[in-house]
Amino acid sequence: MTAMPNPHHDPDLSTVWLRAFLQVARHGSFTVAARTLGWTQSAVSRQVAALEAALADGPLFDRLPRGVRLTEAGRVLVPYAETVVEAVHGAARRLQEVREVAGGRLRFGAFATADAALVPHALAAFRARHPRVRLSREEGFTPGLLDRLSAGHLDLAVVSTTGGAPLDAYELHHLLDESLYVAVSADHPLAGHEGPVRLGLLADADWISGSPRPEGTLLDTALRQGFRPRVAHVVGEWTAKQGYVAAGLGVTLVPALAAESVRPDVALLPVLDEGAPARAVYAAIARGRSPAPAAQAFVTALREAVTRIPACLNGPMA
Amino acid sequence: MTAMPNPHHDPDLSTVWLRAFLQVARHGSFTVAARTLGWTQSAVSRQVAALEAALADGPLFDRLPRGVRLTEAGRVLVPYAETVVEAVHGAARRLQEVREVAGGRLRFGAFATADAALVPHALAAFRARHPRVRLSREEGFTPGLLDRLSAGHLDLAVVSTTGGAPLDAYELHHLLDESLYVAVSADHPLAGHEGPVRLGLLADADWISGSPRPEGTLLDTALRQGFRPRVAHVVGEWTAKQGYVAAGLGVTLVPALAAESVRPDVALLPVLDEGAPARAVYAAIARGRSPAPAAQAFVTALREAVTRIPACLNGPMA
DNA sequence: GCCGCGCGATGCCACAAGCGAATGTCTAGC
DNA sequence: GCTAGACATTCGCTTGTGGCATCGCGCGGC
Repeated sequence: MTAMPNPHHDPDLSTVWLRAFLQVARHGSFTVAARTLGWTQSAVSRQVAALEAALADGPLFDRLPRGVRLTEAGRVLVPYAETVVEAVHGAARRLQEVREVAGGRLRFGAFATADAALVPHALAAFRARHPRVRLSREEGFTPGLLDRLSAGHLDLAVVSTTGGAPLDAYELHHLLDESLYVAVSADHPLAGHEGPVRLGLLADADWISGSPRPEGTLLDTALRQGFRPRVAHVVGEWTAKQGYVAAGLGVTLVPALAAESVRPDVALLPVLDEGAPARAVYAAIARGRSPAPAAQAFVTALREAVTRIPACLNGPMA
Repeated sequence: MTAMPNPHHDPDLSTVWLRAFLQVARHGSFTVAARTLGWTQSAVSRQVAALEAALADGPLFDRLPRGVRLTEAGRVLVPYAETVVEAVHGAARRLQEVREVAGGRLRFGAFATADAALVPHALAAFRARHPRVRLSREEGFTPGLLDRLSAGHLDLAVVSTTGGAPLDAYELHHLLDESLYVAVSADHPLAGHEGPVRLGLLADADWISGSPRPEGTLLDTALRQGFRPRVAHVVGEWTAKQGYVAAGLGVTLVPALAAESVRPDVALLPVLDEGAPARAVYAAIARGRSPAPAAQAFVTALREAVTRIPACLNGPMA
């Protein structure tokens, strides 16, 4: 058994060598190849020599008096070299596309009421601007969305401060501060009320909420205004909630983003915010992780969408 | 219009960078990847950094507290990097095969009588020994074969000295010196002659030849022996020639390589060679051109085949 | 038949890239 | 707060790489 000269390790070589090799193969001349590549003839000579030493262990060209011609080994190598050069070129092109948001993918999530008005506008603008980005969408509540963001299953999430989850682990882009409305049935005593109402006026009302406890929901606002609302009905779905309100079974809070889609037999009264605005809406990106370029573009689209939605406070908060 | 940072030139990069990148992507760790590659961690760090600078213009990995994770750009790059690495590996393997005559191709040609006995033996041995070489065969006359050799359409040709073509432009491997027979009909007066005959005895016979003029054919021998044979019939095909001879229409010269396949009603008389042997048979390879490795192996097979053919002079000529 | 010309190889030099080893920085976990 | 793990960075040195000039070698013109 003789010692193997090339112990099954892939040789390492520069793509420059392969490009030089292909040009020489095409033109049949080191000198011409050098001109097309913008190098000197000696450089090409050495590059081919390097390739012959590293990969072929023998000549790839026959050096003839006028120019060169491929050997058998060279002829075998050509398609492989082309594969490599084309793969590198293709990779560069695809990465360029990703940088220019003309490719790649964006996985984002949003909470339900953001999906009602904000996300569709942003989505339409984004698709128009970056048609080649593959989009995938999820719906969920803020805590769950943030978890999926941390786990790397999402690139971006539209979340709100409601829920009190710690947001400092994320890169937040403030979108808007959402004002609140209180929804009452059209024949409720306050239905014709002019101007913002204090929630305290409804301290004795029956409340309809998505959760039996007000903490961590929109009803946090009521707690901050000094009373503990009595939750008479637990209803999750917004359409169902409207039904309860219209039937006079109680009142409920409506975020501004959902205000556009209210049925006519329900009246919306703006809530007087005495402290901080009810809740802020953010686009969140996992901090420290380099953002998908499409995520930055999507934040821009969300920002623009905000300006097209009435009934929102575009807060000055940083 | 901003200046383009990457003006459509393919970046040049080392395959080492891509291998490092793939190992890091697989293991999610620079350190582990470095161990599997047999380098230090700093080397891998810089290789990935080089790739990021050359190709991606941005990070390919998110550097997390524990290990790393692919970015969007990195995820896009993986299949391209795999393509490149596999192409390089495949090229190395195929070139190795060519070196070991376990692949590639061999295009050879031979003159017709060599195809009768010599080539089939060599071919069988070669195929058994190098089954993965793709073979292509041509038949022709020596001058035509040499032309195709020069033009690069053949890798090897089995040729003879007959025809007087200049052979010094080729790398010649002497195979054998062929003795000649004269074929006469079984009832010819010389049919029972003992020992070699002088061609002069047949100076007045009708000759059968492949060409109306004796120059450049086997009948050159007659010219050297001092008479000009009268060509009565021009017959190219060897089987047809035998028919003419058997019918008593004339005599003809038979090279030793064709002696085995003579019909019983034709008698073969060895020709007394007074000068140089009748003709030499060579394996010819274009000089200066690096031979297909398979060509060298085929020469060996031809040499071995010679030893299995009787009725030939294995000449001592260099 | 001699000389010039074209083409590839090579020696030389300067410069940049890449390596290993050691050190720095950041984070998680105890 | 301290340690351990993981990646980045720095330093000195080696190696590789390109440009320039030159050499060797066929071929073709005169």
